[in-house]
Amino acid sequence: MNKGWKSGRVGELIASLESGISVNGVDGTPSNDDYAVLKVSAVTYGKFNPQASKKITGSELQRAKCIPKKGQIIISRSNTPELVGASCYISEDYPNRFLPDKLWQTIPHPEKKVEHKWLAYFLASPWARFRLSSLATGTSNSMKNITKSELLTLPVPIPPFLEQKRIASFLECWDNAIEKTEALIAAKEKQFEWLTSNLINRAGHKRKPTSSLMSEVSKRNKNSGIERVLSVTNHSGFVLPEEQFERRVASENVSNYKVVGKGQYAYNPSRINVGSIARLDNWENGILSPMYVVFKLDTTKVCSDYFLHWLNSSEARQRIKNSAQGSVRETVSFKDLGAIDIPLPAMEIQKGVTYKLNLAQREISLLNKTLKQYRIQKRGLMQNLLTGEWQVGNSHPEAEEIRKEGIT
DNA sequence: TGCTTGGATAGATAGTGGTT
DNA sequence: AACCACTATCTATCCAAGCA
Repeated sequence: MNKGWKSGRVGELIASLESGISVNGVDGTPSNDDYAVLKVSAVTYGKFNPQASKKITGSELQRAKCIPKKGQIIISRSNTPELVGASCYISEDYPNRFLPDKLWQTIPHPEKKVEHKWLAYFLASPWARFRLSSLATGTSNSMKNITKSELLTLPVPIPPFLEQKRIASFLECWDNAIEKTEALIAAKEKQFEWLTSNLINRAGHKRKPTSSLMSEVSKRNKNSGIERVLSVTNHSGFVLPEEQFERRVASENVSNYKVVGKGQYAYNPSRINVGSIARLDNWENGILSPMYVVFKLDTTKVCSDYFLHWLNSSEARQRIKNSAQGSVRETVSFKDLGAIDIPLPAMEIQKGVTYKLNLAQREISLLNKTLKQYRIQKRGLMQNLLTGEWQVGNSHPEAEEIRKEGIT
């Protein structure tokens, strides 16, 4: 262990750990001025959301204690397996919020100097998270609990106060980089929507019903030659059901299933209103439940990528949704879909639009990759810094270099 | 004895899909 | 159109042990 570091327990670093009251609360989102008790969901790793709370009244308000205050850490003692032990640093006072009995707050020690930001990072570190989640009891797979004594006796390598501050500010830099990247991605996504809208939907192109571009493909899996059963989900398009579910959910006999080939589109008529429609890109072929509609495009009239961009635009999604609402079961038949019209300029223009949109999309996916890298690197950094394997300081060129990368 | 605390569990709600 | 299967999330609520 590094010079000046001591091994200790979480309990030594704080005066006490207190939990709030057991209440029922009132449904409905409280305003910032209402007295309210936090929901357990207000705390996730590193993030505090005071909006996640319920209004309280009368007798409950009188019993209420434990107000989140600046400099404290709030910890989840009873939660789902993923979130049990989750904690966050409180950076301002919340005078009209109270803790429920399922959350703890740390009361800082009056004499000992401890940087609570550092402690919060420690509690959120991969190591501490792992320890806490393995200490959690509870046989049900939906709710786990941590006891007070287990948290208080959790071992922690304690650096000197100054080092605590350095570690905290270093990791804060990293968090900033992550936040900035997230914000940038959000902005780029907004821009992408705007671009789609302006290049396709509001560009004044002549519109044509999509039925003039699409033709249904109803090839059946006659001799059961294809075994790859696929589903179309609203968030990831084509997926293998076994990745989504434990078991394969298809029927025994798949000879009546519909065959879909690469580049073709498919949707489930009763799920399309929530966005379950996609183009098959990742596999050569696959089979789908007979209820699906499979279609292909006439690529002499429309560029497939252009069509896909249009299909993913908020305007097209809305129109599909509207067309579903007319029917009793909220389904969209192939005929219904064909009745929607698409702005369709000449092929050259379609290609130009597609080029621009693909470029913008690639930029977003690159930023997402970067973000993912940042998160992985932050995990590693936490591990190394909080255990004292690396020291933060001017003396450490490697750490300094990484810090610079994190900022830019 | 009555209140607090830790822990287990049921159930509401929402969502993903499917078959017949 | 009716119905089924399964997962995930969240939290109300109950119960027993601990404590003053």
